[in-house]
Amino acid sequence: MLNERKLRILQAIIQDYIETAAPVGSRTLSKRYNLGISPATIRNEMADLEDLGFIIQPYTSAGRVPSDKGYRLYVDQFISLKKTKAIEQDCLVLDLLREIGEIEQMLQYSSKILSQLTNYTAIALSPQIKESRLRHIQLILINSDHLIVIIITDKGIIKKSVIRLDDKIDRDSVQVISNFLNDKLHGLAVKDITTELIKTLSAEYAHLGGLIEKIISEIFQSLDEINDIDIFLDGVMNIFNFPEYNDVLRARSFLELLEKKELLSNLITSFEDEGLNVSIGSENTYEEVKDCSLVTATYKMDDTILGWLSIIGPTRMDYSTVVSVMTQVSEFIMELLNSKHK
Amino acid sequence: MLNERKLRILQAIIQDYIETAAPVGSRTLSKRYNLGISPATIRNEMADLEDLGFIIQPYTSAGRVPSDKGYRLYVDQFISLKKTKAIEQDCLVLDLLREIGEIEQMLQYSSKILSQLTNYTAIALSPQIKESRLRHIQLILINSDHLIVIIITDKGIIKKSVIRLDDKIDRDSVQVISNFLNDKLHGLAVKDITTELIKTLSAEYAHLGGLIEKIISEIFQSLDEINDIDIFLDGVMNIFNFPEYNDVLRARSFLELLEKKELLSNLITSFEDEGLNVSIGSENTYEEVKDCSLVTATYKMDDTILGWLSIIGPTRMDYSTVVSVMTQVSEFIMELLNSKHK
DNA sequence: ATTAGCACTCAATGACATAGAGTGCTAACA
DNA sequence: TGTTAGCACTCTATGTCATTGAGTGCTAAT
Repeated sequence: MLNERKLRILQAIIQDYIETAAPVGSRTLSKRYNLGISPATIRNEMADLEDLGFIIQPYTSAGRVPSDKGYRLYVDQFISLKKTKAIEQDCLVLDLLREIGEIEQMLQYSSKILSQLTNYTAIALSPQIKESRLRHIQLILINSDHLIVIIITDKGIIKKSVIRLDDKIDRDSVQVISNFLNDKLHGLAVKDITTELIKTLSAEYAHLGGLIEKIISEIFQSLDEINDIDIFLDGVMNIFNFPEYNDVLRARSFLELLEKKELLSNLITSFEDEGLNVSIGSENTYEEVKDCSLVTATYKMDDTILGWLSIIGPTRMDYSTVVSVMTQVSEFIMELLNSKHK
Repeated sequence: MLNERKLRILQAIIQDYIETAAPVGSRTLSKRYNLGISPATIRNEMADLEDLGFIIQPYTSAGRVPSDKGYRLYVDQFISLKKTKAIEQDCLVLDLLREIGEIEQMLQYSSKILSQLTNYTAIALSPQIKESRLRHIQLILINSDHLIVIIITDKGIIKKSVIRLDDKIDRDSVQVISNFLNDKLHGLAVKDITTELIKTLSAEYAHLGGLIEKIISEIFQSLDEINDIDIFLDGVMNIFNFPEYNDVLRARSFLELLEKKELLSNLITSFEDEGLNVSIGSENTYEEVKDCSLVTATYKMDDTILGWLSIIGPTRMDYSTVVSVMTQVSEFIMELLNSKHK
């Protein structure tokens, strides 16, 4: 497709542009990288690279800037899976993760690590609670008409919610309901706990009386209201370090994007590949992210995807570092998760 | 201090500036507000107002801009406690609050309402957990070496945390510990549950064996690690609607301020006044907020302050609306809190 | 005490020239 | 035939300068 030399030049352009954020000219290129050819020759090759769509000239007589297609080639050719630059001293940082019991905290901390190591914005998605199976449901009576419901799933997610009851209830009834629910719902996927199920069940527990039936229905309702996926962000303000976001409008739209939890979650969960996924600018489906790149990894347990880790930043991203950091962090997380639950 | 006319002019300047964000000139003033005097007279008065430090001329031959001192006078003179502009149709919005059981959700939703009604950024601080008293502590065994600890305080705060145990434990021991803890700690302020207390207690429960002692110590430790105050933000990106934040640097430093949870919490908890507090620009102690204003209200139960609600924005803030909305929302919240816990 | 009139100030705006980085093309060269 | 030096050309960025206009302060008249 491209001869060795063109590839080398493209690589140099991209590396330089990633570093400097300024259009790269032929003279700069020949001075900084010993390509062994003159600026004039480089110019000819650059003209070809532009024809092929790998680089773009912002205006006549300016240097060249990589296109999304260019980045794509660069990532495919030069990044691959070679784990360069192991994060050594930072393993100390990772070790702190070991101490964390809750998966939510772990994800929050992971995204902190990711953003600190890469200087971009990190996103972590929790496992989908509705896809997980109920391991335990606990009811705690706070006072005669308030109940805390705690749900623990097989994937280690813990959710609590408070229910205000229309009717008073005593401790014994709570115990009855608690036993009943654990008995009937244990092992069920949360998404399968529907109003239809309630009806089926209600036949069986009719003997427990109408009050209890009512309370169970309230519990179901609160189940339905919890977030399916929690999103953890860190390093949001990192974008201000990049000149592409010196424009208030761009900064604003980036930051507003990060507030659209649903969009983010749809975007990121669409990367279901094995291992790592790099998605560059216009390759993204959503308009809001067409000038951003994402490097996304899944974390799994027993070969099923639990959740996602992602780095988002400008298309002028240091893909090499990000891919390397992401690979290592996500592998570490997975190791941790799987060792915990054995 | 100031004659009626000067006051009236100052008011007009501030109102105009709040609306337009542009320095206000004498001609504009005489045209837009029927002050009954000519621009020349206004100019003389404005010169006086400037000498007194209530308004500032950004440069010779520009219009006038209110100073922090000017805003202060304006707020003291014209805002007071007259509840203008009741949020009527929005009471529907408030009604949604009634449905929320958990205080955390309630605060999150309150800050959403506040930011939507005012178009500024809203902050809500949860009650300080360490100042509250333990009402109930619940232990849930997930598996043989993971324990969930749930704490419920008298102020309705619920916190959970997961503890990984170094040693295995069975259900019966958990029950023993649970009973023991509830027995000994019920009614104690969380801040008083210290390592010293552990030692005192350990003498009493020595008969329960070393394992249990160890576990209790782990529980204490996890108590110590929870956040004392949770901070809920909403409407963060609202600042982009104000021309003062069209400058990337200012926008950045504002947004970064909002990430400094500790600073925010110290700043806001310092307003312990009865009712509402308006803090304007340079009146704030922290450097980071010297070009912002805050309108802060406390919410209480039985005459003790539980937490805070606050609106933060540029000193050119629509104090009138903000104070009005804040008064109403905070009163609503308090009503709600106190009715729930009766 | 108020106001009309006027000279003055200064930011904002736009027109214009200049500098400089970089290109594409041509012709010479190995 | 591929490579390169040389050169004219392009276009942004930067700086200068004049113009405009909103607004002021001062003075003198009312």
